[in-house]
Parts: sequence; C-alpha cells; structure tokens
Amino acid sequence: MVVKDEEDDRRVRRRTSQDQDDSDNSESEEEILRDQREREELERHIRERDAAGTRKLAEPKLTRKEEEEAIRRADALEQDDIGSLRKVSRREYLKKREQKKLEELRYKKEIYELVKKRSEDTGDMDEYRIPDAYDLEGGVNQEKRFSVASQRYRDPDAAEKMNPFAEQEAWEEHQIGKANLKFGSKDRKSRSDDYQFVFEDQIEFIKAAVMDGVNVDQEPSTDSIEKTMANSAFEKLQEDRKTLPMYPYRDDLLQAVNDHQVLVIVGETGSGKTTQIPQYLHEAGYTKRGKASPIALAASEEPQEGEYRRQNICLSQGHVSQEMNIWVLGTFLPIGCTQPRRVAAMSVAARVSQEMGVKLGHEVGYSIRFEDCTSEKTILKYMTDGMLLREFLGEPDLASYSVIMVDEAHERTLSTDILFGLDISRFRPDLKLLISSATLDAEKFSDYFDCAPIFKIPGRRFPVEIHYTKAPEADYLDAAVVTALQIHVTQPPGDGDILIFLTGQEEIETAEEIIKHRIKGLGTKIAELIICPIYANLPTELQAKIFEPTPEGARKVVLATNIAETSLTIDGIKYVIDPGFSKMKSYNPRTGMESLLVAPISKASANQRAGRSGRTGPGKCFRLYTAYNYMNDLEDNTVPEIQRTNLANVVLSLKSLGIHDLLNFDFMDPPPAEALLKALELLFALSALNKLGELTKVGRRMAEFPLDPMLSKMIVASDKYKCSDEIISIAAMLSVGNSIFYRPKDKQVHADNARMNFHVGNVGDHIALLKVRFLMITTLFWHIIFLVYSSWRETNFSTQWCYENYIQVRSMKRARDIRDQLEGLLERVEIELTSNDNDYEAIKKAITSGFFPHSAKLQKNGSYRTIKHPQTVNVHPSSGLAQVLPRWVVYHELVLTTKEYMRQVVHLFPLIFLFLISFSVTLAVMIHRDFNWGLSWQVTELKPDWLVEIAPHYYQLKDVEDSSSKKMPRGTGRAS
DNA sequence: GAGCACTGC
Repeated sequence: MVVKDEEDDRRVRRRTSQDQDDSDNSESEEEILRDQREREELERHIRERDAAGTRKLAEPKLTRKEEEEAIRRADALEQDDIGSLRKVSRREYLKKREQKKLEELRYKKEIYELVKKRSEDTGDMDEYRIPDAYDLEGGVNQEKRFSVASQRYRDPDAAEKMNPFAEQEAWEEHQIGKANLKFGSKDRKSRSDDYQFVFEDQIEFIKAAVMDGVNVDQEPSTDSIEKTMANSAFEKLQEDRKTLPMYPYRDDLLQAVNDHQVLVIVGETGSGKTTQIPQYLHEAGYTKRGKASPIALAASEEPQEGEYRRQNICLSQGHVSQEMNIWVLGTFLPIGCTQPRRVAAMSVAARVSQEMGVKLGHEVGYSIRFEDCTSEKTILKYMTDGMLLREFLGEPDLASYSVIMVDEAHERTLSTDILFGLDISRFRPDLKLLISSATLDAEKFSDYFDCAPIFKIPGRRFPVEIHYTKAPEADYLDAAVVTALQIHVTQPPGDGDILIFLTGQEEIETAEEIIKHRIKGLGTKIAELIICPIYANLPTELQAKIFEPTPEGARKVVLATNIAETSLTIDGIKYVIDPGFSKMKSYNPRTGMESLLVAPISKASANQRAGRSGRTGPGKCFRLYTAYNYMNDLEDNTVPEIQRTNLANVVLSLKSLGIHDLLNFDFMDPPPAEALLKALELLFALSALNKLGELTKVGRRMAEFPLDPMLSKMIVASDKYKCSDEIISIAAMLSVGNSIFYRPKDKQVHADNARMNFHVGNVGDHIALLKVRFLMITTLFWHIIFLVYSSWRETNFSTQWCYENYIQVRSMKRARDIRDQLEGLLERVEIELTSNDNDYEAIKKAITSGFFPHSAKLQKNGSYRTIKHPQTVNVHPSSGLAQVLPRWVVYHELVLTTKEYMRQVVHLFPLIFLFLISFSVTLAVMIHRDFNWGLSWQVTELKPDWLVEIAPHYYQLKDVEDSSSKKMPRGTGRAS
C-alpha cells in the first residue's frame, strides 16, 4: 500500500519535472534531490571516516572493511585483551545502530510525507476547517472527498485522470517542504543538535497519525476489522448523542414543535442542536407524513398509484403568479437546515450521516453552490442559506420541505433576513419553522414571528475570565503584542495558545514583524513562540499551519481577522486578546458607494470572541479597552447586513418573486428607505424594471444569474454584442474580486513583475498576440483579468502556472466554477455562447451596458470625477496603469480606504464619525487619518457617446460633453 | 507609490 503510494508520488514528481523542465521550481526540486544525495554521501563518508578513525593505525585504504575488522578482531583475540574486544564490538554495534537509525529516520520521513499528504486530502470531518476540500478537489471531485480510502486502491492512471490536480498537489507539497527546509537552515549554531531536535519532534508528532493510517492499510482483513470498528464506533456515536446537553429535552422539544408552527430555539454552542434536532424530527416521523418532490404529472393526467396526491401550488415568475395543480409522490418530505457557511453545511452533514450510519449524500446530504450532494433519498438536507433562497425563487412555498430549520439566525445574514421577510410559514400551515439563535436576540425573533415560543437549551462551555484594561490604550496593535508576550513569558509554556483578533492582512503582517523583532531581543530566555497569521486571502496551504498541533514546550500565537470569530475554530486556544475592532462594510445610499472601514465591534461580537478561548478548557480573554467602553460605547449587536449593503440584488430577487411594495415589505430590521430607492433607481437604469417598477424581460433574465445586477446586465447585453464567451469570463473574474493576485510582503517585487507580464509579457504566442492588441487599445484592468483567465485556461488550468505568476489558485478555481455555472445559465435565459475575440469594441460596449452608471471622467490633475454623483476619485494603485489614463472610464467599484498623508477630506459618514469619537482615546490614531475615495482598479476605457447610445434614459448629451474651458475632441485618450 | 474584513448565490 505504502509502496504504491510512494510510486505514485514519485511518478507525479517525475512528470512535474518533465513538464516544467525550464522552470525555477523543477530546478530547485532537482537541487533538493541533489542536496539530499550529497547529504547522504556526506553522511556515509563521515561514518566511514569515523570508523577509520577508531582504527587509527590501520591503513587509510577503505577496501574490505569487514576483512579489516575481522583481522582486528583476531588480533584482539590473540592479545586476549577483553577490554579492547569490548570496545571494538561496542563500536561495531554503534556503527550498525547508527546506520539502522538513519535508515529508520529516512523511512519515517517518507511515511511522514505520505501521511501528511493523505491527511491533507482527507481532512477531518469532525471539526470545522478551512474549506480546503473544495479548493483541493478542483470543485467536482466528489468521489475523492467521500472515499479517499477507496481511491488509493484504484489504478494509478485512472486515479490521475480523476484527479487532474495530483500533480499540482505534489507541487504544493513540495513547495511547503522547501519552505520548511529554508527555515531549518536558518539557525546555524550547533546544527546537529537542532537538526536532531526538529527531526525527532516531527516524527513524534507524526507518529500517532502514522500508526493509525498504516495499520489500517496493512491489515489483511481490513474489511472485517473496519466493520467491527464501525459498529463500535457507531455505538459510541449513539452513546455520545445521549450525553449531549440537548438530549434530556428531546421529548419536550418534539412536543413544542408539534404544538407550534414556529419555534425559536436558543441553544448555546456545544448543545448539539444543529446535529440533533433534525434527527429527532426525523425519528418522530416528520419526514414521513407528507408528499414529496415537486416534479410530477400534468394536472390533467391521473396518477398511477395510490401514493400520489394532488397538491395546489402557487407558481410565480416575475410579476406573474399562477396557481396550478400538480401531482406529487407521497413517500417522504425532507427536513432542511440552513447554515451561513458552506463548510458548516458540509461538516455537519458529514457528522450527522455518521451518527445515522448512512452514506453522506444518501439519506443525509448537503447542498451548496457548485455542489449538490443530495439524492432522491435525502431526508435531512443541510444547506447554505443562500441556497435555500435560490430554491425559494424557483419554488415559492418550499413545497418539498416538511420542516425548515434556520440555524445561526443571530448572524443575520442577508439571505436569512430575506427568507424571514418572505414569511415562508404563512402559505404553508403544515410547514414547521425552527429558528435557532444565540441568546441575545431570541426575544426579537419571537416578537417578529408573532410571539413564537422560545425553547431554551443549555450549552456546554468552560468558564472564561475576562480582563479589561484600566485605561484606554492609544495603540492597540502594540498593546496586543505586549499582552501576548506577557502571557507567553508569565504563563507556563504548553498550557494553551494565544489568539489575537486584528482587522486585516496589513495589520497582521505588521504585528508579525513586531513580535519577531521583540522575540529576537529576548533571545533564548523565553520558550519558543510560533506565529501563525490567518486571513481569508492567505493561500490555503499556509492557512493549514494553524491546525498543526503546537510542539511541546512551545506556544502558538494566532494572528487572525474576523475569520476566527465564527468561520473557523482553532483547538487549544486558551488566551484571547481582543482589541475591539474589525473592518466593516457600510453603504452610503445617497452616493451609492460602499466602503470598508475599521469600526468598533459590538458586545455580541466581543462575547463571541471571548468564547473562542473556552472551547477545550477554562480560558482567559484580555480586552484592550475598559469595562466602561464595553458597557457604554459598544452596540449590543452588529448592525445587520441588510442595513449596510447595496440592495440592488435583494430588490431584484424580491421583484422576481412578484413583491411590489418593497417599502412596506416586512423586514425584521428594515433597510433605509433611501437604499431601497437607490436600488430601484439602479435597476430601472439597467432596464430591469419598467416605469411602474415591474420586472421587465431583461430583469427576469438578470435575476437568473447569481451576480450583482450590473454584472448580470453585462451578460444579458453580451447577447446583443455577440461576445458572451468573453463576457462571462470577465464576469466570473470580477465576481471573485480582490483575491486573484497574491502579494506576500517579502516577494512584492516578484509578484508585481509577474503581474506586469500581463501587460507586456510572454505567456504564449496566441496570448501575446492578443496582448499586443489589447495594449494598443488600452491597458486597463478588465483586459488583465481576462488575460489571466484565458492564459490559465490555455495552460489547462495549471496550478504550477498560478504559482509562477503569483496568482491564487483558489480564486482561479472559483472563477472557473462560476464561469461554468454562468455558462449553464446562459442556456436557461436563451443566450447563445458566442465568442468575438477580434472585436474589443463589442466587449467594451457590453461592459458599458452593465456599468454605465459607474462612469468617470479624467480631470486635469490626473484624478477622476464620477459623472452621476460627482465625486473625486483616484485610480487604484494596484492597477499599475499609471502610464496611460483614458479620458472616460467605467469602473467596477469604488472603495473607501484610509490613508495617512492625504490632501483632502472628501467624505466621512457622520454616524461612524460620532461613534468613533465616543469610543474614547483609543481612536486617536484613527481620527488623525483622513479618508479618501479611491477608484478601484477594475476600470475600462470607453467612448463618452456610448453612454448616451447605450443608456439614453440615464445620460444626456450635455452630461458627457466636455464642460471644461476648452473643447477637446471626444473620445481621445490623454496621457497623464 | 500604495493596498480589500467576513460570508453567500
């Protein structure tokens, strides 16, 4: 088994190096191999020399060592010197032992590599992890995810076909290995000792994991053993279920569900509500009583068997609603449970399928974007809330569900808020609705659903001590670092790791540097401190670092963004340091601009952060603000997303459900009326709505796409310009957004150079040709992302290629998935997939059709001014387009960022400003910063008359005519 | 010369 894997691995490596003969990577791989060989040579040489040294007087020749030994032994015997005989035999023994140990180490290392790779592939379904499954699988590889074991036995060729990324995984692994090697060689002093230490340490850690995997694999009667294991494991799971805090309330809960249609459930984390409640309901027969699956016979036809039953369904599409009778099959009705995150849906489903002893995807399944892991048999269906909303658009009464459970409702995601507003329960008296939430706003949910009863379940959590600062801290970053080091020095090593919440990538990188610097100052006086940065844009393989167990005697300090607040759980955290800030998106409906600003967190969020320390034992949370700040300055809850976002998409969805009166729509927390009007205005401009506010044909087609309305409009318009192929690539790339280029701090220059390649570089003849042409037209960003995508496609979606160009594979795979999805949807809205790669004007016109509301004109000082809501903006520096600034552009989005040395204060939200001031001296640093609107890099050049041509209802000639002192010919670009 | 938190469809 092991041997087979090894061969596989080697073959993959060989292939990699053949494919990429001239690349840096394979060179360095060869280097490493050579290094290895050299090291082995050296080791052998040293051993031999040592052996020779022990025989000082013997000839220096190395031939026939055994003979020499024999002679020496004979000599020794002759002399009858027992002492020297013992010495000799001792040496011999040591020599052999050394060799044996080295062999062992090498073998163990190989196993370590294999196991590491395997454990990366398999993942552990019991705990929440970074969504690596999705990333590593290339999106479609279901088989691998659910039966990694079986794949190992498959024919290697087939396996490789199944997994076209094996090569790349090997490469990734290799890259990580390289990084480790580098790290190890850093400390020169007493090399052998360090080498030994690190090595032993790794082996020790791996050992446990290895023993399991290897034993299972090598066992001849795997089946029977696995079966008994499974049986006992299954029984154990059943026992575990009974120990959950949820269990004693089972009957009460079922009674309550029986009595009420809507039930609010308050359960703290660890009570098991997410996994248990759907099972209880299933066991109580909720899945069996109805009819199911909507697809059936036409109304006129009669059903064949008795189990069918007539059902009245209200179908609505757009503003047209109609009722019709269809026949549905009466066997079972699934229970749906929504989660805010994809990983959660997947891992919970996996867990529940284990507990029920069924295969994931059969009775228990999950449904997330790009991945429907359910079947006709599925009775417990975990899904993301966005997915349920999409289903609702196609089936407005959710006829195929008997129970809907909305989990983590306190997170108030956009989708759950809309679902609540739609009030699913009203049309279906037989549908049970369960809302599970954290304690704080349970009353609010109850009030909203006509005083629905609240069912409380105690949780399971360890006590967490909370510490506040005596006085506000001026510099929270520094304070956080100092606190972390204090904890590290004063607390015994190995009793728990530290988690620091910071606002973003930049701050995390700064903190990392400060800590490293301070540690250097302390030298060897303190125990080892391992710094683990984590944020969403960090490449997956680097993210994995935080899940590695902390070595003995060391301590981890995790520097995380809000990603660690809800999305992922790190075991072993005992100390949490909470500076009290996070980045928050907000939306100004008046100008229609979104911004991302550092803001104080809410009490709910602060408590959530504190709770991260008490998961596996008692914990401590250090808040870098005063108790007074907490009590008086922090809001109770984070402002729900629906009140601080652009609603264009929401409005389009609601309109497509036939809801006309949006201002009186029953939102739990109504968004500002201005924001709704703004969204209506935009949709009208995009001609998704007519003058009466009704959905048009264009609007109905747009609603099919899970994209921003402006992007959907771009796609719908591409039909007219016959360039849908290019446009969906661009739309996919735009919608993955900011995370395409990876730019590590230490390799910024390389990363930038790589990106410049897409302006002038050498990606292949065909592409180079295209590029030159693009360059002649314009050098703006949409070309770049389009080129990135098409180049990647030309390399057959190679991961290798991404690494070479500092492009994030994860984002590219996501873009590919989105593109595939869009391609499928084109058919549904009857748009032909046409490519028009000679006519860039057509492509740009299609883009303009979607983005004309975002137009801007160059000003004399080199900045831009937006047309509809005049606002001075700058081109985002990352575009690297400073050379040629076109006179007219449309842009993808505006971003408000903070800058330290700014000239003008353009805009500041009064509310946030007040809030900032009220939040005491801590913010002194921030207030000194000014704010400035920056124009994001996703811009494209256009001719101003297109605006009038494409959107005559939006622009008039006077808008686009030059109003500056001198008349300039229209449409000519100007270098700045 | 400067930089975008986290989700979801």
